Amino acid sequence: MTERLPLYKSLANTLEQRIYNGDWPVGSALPTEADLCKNFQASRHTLRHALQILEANGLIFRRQGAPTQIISRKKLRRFTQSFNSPVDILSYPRDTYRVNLVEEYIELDQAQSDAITGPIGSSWYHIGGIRKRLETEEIIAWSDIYILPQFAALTTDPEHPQVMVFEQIEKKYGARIERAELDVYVLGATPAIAEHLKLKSGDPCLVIIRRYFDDQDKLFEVTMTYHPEGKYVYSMEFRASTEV
Amino acid sequence: MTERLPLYKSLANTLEQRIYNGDWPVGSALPTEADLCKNFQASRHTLRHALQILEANGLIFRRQGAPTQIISRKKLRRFTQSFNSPVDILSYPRDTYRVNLVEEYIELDQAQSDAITGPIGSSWYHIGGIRKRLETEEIIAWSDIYILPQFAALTTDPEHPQVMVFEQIEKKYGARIERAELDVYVLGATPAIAEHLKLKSGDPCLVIIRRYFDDQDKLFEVTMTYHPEGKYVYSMEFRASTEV
DNA sequence: AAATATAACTTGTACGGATAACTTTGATAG
DNA sequence: CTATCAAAGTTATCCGTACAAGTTATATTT
Repeated sequence: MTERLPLYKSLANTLEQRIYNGDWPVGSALPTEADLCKNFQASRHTLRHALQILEANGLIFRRQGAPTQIISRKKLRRFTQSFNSPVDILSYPRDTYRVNLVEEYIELDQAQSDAITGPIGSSWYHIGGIRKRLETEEIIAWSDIYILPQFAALTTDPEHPQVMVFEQIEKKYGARIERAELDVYVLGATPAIAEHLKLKSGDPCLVIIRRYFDDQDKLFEVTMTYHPEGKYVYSMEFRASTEV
Repeated sequence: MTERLPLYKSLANTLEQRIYNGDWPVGSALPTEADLCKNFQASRHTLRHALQILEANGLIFRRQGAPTQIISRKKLRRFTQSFNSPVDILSYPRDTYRVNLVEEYIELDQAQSDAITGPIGSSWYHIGGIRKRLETEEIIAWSDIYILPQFAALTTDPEHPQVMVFEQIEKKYGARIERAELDVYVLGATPAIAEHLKLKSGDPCLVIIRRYFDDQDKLFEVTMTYHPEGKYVYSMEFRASTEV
């Protein structure tokens, strides 16, 4: 019944416990690898395997040449969504498609600036349209897509309406999503949007704003979508990540 | 300019490229570690370090005793939310507190069963109440919390209203969240909820359902919250996870 | 006193070897 | 044919060593 743990795991548990107890307080340095090896009668290799686990759990910070620092007393819990592509997390079901109704260059006004979190007056390319379900042709959302003007050319791509815009940007321009923000709230439909969604002005919509940042932390795409009440459930699943 | 890569990283890149090219098709087995060592003139240790990276990227699956399997041609992108506690991801801002107005044992009816995804007639302990902002006393939500009956005793904890229920369960009963589901949609307020939130019946609310599962994948808590329009924005941030 | 060079120290990379644990295959017995 | 056992093959763990690369403290120079 008592599962025998490999030495490196047992070592990781011991060190984790010692850190939790405060034997080595947060902010201080862990003893050197050589010292730990001597104290725990383990090879440097095994010890480093254990340290690797502590690092993955966010307890320590390691840097070549410098002593290992204690950065947390408690193991962090990491909840992940893992997929082959960010599409599944950050966008729409695959069984939908987009019909573009507006394409234009704009400069942000006050309201757009607030939502996009870009400076007032900055230039963006705006694509507005509706999103339909493939089989039923049911209208499920109005989308406003804002991209940097230099990416505007991608709308000439024949596959454009079937593919997520950020996928096209990743493919054609090499920019990759490093970070994404997601805001969800309820808002009444504007008259223009209400008309496209066949609602009355002011009818409640589920609004989802997605902001995509590249590896320079530069905002390069923002999408706002308006879903009529009852047409859409935004679902996610989180999992506690497994140890290394 | 050309940064010199350590051998294990360079090896990982090479193997990744070979897999992407289809040299070893998905579903087939990678050559043995011994063969790869010979072919790439690397020590077994270095090779395993490279394989570890491929495994973390979701390209291969390794199992003691069995050959390494190719499971994907493309590196998976993993977006994570990392915090010290699941609170920050899965719950409310810290500057709010809960006022319990209803506490009762219930058996699920049809509607509750749909939302909770538990069988009709199963027993749960139900806590209903409102959530207020600390300084302003503003009512920001109505919450229904459903927990397994064996956890009902935790409501006698004096700190109960200030602490998230699943935190109490984790602390007192040792159950840990292994998985969580999140659904977000718009729904009109029921008469009862409308009264508590000082709304008219049918006024739109942002509804957030959270379902918490333990390591046995057993559902042990469900919360449903109703936020009046404009009172609440549900925000998240995702980050592409760093390589091992 | 400040800047620079040196040395000591610490972690990162890489090699080699040995044994254990697990899986798969093939031989054997029923 | 099926079940059991043995052997071969493969990955996992663990040890040891050496050097490289980065950081920090010390000594030296200006």
